[in-house]
Amino acid sequence: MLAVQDSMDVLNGKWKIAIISSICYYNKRRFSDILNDVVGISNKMLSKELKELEVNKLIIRTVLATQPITVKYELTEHGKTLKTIINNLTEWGIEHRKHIIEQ
Amino acid sequence: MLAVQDSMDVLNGKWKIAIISSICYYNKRRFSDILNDVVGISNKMLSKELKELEVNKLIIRTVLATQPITVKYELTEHGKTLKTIINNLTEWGIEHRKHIIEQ
DNA sequence: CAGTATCCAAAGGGATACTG
DNA sequence: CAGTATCCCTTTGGATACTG
Repeated sequence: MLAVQDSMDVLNGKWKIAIISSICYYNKRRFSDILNDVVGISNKMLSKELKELEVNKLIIRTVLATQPITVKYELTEHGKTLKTIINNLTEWGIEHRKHIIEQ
Repeated sequence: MLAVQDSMDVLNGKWKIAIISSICYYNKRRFSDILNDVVGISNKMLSKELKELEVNKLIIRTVLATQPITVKYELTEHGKTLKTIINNLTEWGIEHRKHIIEQ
């Protein structure tokens, strides 16, 4: 019961899954790349969400010594285990949409 | 991608899963019962969340001709398919907690 | 580039009281 | 009992500007 809420807390909000999907799809991704991938998100929100994902050890943040500096985000091994969850939720979402449309 | 968000929208918020779990556990459940089961929820919130779940065809609302009237909530067949999702999320939540605690 | 800081409007949601 | 209505504080998050 608590555990479900833990999961939901981690994935909660409007952007988390889109961000994870972006990083996941490209393997590694920079801040401004994700900002472009996730349509509608502001830099403030992206910054906040990335921090939360990092605290939850789903992603790793690495500062690269470029000029100007760039930052690379990757999924951790633990973060990658979310793939299954996301697939489950995707399948259920598709079924759900059918049920709603069929009224 | 959209489908994941559909699922998340349906399960989103602080209370949905707790409410579903309450109804699921008892099979059928009245408004005031759920109000007691879900610690901390207000009647306003419960009312709102139940409406959303009903619109999404996860639960069925039935008014009983008692005096005073009571209302029974049950999971639809479609609502019951959430069990798998919830179990997945639970398992992942447990694993996740381990990862966080181990730091 | 990768953020942080500030301002501010809108939404969320608790507490309480009320209704059929 | 099963909600609705109202008040009102808190949180959210967009827009914009700024910094190392």
